[in-house]
Amino acid sequence: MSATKVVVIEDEPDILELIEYNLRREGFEVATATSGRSGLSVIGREKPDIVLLDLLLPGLDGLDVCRRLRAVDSTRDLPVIMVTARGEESDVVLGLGVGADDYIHKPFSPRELIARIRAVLRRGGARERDPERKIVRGPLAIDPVKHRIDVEGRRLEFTPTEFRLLHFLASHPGRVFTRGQLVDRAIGDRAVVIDRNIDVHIRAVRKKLGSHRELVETVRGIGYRFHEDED
Amino acid sequence: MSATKVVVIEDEPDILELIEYNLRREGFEVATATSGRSGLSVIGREKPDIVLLDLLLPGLDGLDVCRRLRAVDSTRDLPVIMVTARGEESDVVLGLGVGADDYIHKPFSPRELIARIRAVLRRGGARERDPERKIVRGPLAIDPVKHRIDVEGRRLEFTPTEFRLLHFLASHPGRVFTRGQLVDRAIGDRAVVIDRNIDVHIRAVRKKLGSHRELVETVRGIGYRFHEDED
DNA sequence: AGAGAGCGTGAAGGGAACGTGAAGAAGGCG
DNA sequence: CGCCTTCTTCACGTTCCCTTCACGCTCTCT
Repeated sequence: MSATKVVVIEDEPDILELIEYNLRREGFEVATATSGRSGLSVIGREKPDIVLLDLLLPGLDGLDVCRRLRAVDSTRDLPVIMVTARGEESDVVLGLGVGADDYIHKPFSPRELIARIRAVLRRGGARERDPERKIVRGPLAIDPVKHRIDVEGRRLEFTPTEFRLLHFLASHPGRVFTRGQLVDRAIGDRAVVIDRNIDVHIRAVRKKLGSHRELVETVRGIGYRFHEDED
Repeated sequence: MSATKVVVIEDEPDILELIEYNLRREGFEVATATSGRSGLSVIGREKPDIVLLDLLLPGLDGLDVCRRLRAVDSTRDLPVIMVTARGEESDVVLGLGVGADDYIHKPFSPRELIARIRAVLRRGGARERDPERKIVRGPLAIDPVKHRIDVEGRRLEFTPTEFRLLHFLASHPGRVFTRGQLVDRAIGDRAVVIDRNIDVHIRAVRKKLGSHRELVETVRGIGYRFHEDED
């Protein structure tokens, strides 16, 4: 199997060089771009396994690039990690909203960056597309067909919304979702709903999970995430 | 043993040709249709082993076709793989589908498609149900041939619709079905029927089951389910 | 340390989903 | 044609769930 190929789109030369150096040292193939528009063409040419995308770019910014990637079949499932300046949490929310898979704040350590990349790639490989498939995560077993959730073999009762919420989160362990995304997935396109409504449902789910409530993690300022096993 | 026969219903000629080419290369026999209505007649004529069904079709869409297949004895157990565009995913998750055996999202790789087909056929072989076979679930004994249902050895009288409903539910213990699915399976594709009609039939069945009425469980927000023994 | 934002928690109102009774519609059979 | 069984629809009552809000705590930034 050939090396994993990464495209890095970043307009500050120093940071770009730093990232490139560290990725190569870890055995990744790297191609780079310094603007959104050139980034898209590099992606088209190189067909990378994953993209590192700075949010602040001249011309097309990171959000635009991400949107365009998601709009085209050939890059729809291409994993994207966006790089943001610290404190720009609202940007993170926007980025997740347009389909980014993960985010990392500047300044970051090379080790952290590598870990994120590997985590996202691992998830992507195990990406599950069959909505009727059973999901097993640690002590949790979800059977969508039977509409049943077991924790350590014991059956638990969930309301419809709680069920959809937990099922969706558990389908994408380690991935952060904003409240808005969770509303779309678990509640649907009904009347406009206050985002914080999700908090209440999360609470109900955690309560029923009892000692395993930590499976559902809070990401302060962003949203919620299902626990991902480290290995 | 002759080759496995696949009917592909897909309205985009390019995609249809792509699928057909790949299936033939893998040794499948292929018949095609480009609309829901013609698809049904092709299925009737070809008697395939499995159907690939696009969700978006002119006239009768994929859901309609699937419903009709499920409403007729001769195609009730015919495996169906639904092909959906991305973004329709949530519909599938929320709606539990209409009885498709698997889903595949566009764009998909030929290899993935072949794998899905083989997986469904393998499952289907193991899941094959003889519609004339007696079913015994706890105190309940159903004989489809004699059209008889006994509870604890005592014979009960059911109307035709009640019989089909209970027989179908008991054939898939633990599995949840929406009202729409139950209408398709127990009532057929007659005139459009209000979904909540099912509630009334469920009530009649429960009444006749007497103390065993709990065999038919309500899954709030979804539909109904036949009780499954814990293990 | 203080201020402000983000989140957890408890409780209450409104509303959706289901059960139930009954009556009209459809079809079969004499 | 008329009776009977069965299917379907509707209205109403009840239960449970969803949603909202207020308050207090925790965390973060200055």
